[in-house]
Amino acid sequence: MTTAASPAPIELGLDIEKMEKVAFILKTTAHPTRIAIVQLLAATDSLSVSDISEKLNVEQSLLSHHLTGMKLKGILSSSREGKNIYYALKMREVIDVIQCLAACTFL
Amino acid sequence: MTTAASPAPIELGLDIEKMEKVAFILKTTAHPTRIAIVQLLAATDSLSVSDISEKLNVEQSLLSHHLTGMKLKGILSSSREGKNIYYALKMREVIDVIQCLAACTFL
DNA sequence: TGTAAGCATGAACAAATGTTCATACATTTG
DNA sequence: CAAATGTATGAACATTTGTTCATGCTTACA
Repeated sequence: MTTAASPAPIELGLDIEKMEKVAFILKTTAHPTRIAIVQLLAATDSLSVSDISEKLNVEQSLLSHHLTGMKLKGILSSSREGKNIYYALKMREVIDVIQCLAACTFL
Repeated sequence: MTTAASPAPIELGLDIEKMEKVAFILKTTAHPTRIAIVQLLAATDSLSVSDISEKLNVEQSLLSHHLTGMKLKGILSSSREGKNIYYALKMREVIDVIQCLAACTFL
């Protein structure tokens, strides 16, 4: 069973470096609040911090930490507009990832 | 912009509970070694701990911790066969999730 | 210019994760 | 049954995340 002694190099879809990057993205997204943020921005295009704070019922400072983190990691983008700062989903691929799992029957 | 005062409840694809479950799966997968494990088992169907240990070059104990954790969380399954214990990918959806991100151009 | 609204930031702490090491358990074989 | 192989487990520790709180920065507006 399991082809005893395979001499050929293992055939993986991803090399080490890519795995680390994928892990990085997954980690950055793996949190209920952050998933909610992605979902929200996937549907709304762009929202201010206070918008998100209200809709998600998350305190300003904590939310800000999440948002700046996600921005730093390339998942979100932001732009100021008067007093407000609007966040948008930059890495839209994460939507698919979430949808992917959301479609699972066992959830 | 951003539809000032929407009175209707926010339309999200996932409810709180599902988000937590998705986050749970993502978290469980978000680690280079574990992603490698998934990739490996996605291609090979079933491997013993020592097989995986060699192929991934991860020390036995550490690998075991990862494996039992992933099993506990429903991602892998295992079955003994003599001295060996073979692990297999149970929640195959995670493959799609990883492929999904792996396809990203920016990785 | 001063005051308020909207966000960011940094320190401090709590909790979850990752890792190592030693050791225990199960199975096979002599 | 004793020894060897393959794997699990638990304690201890290091590191990373998550959270809170106080405070600072920026823009608008009186």
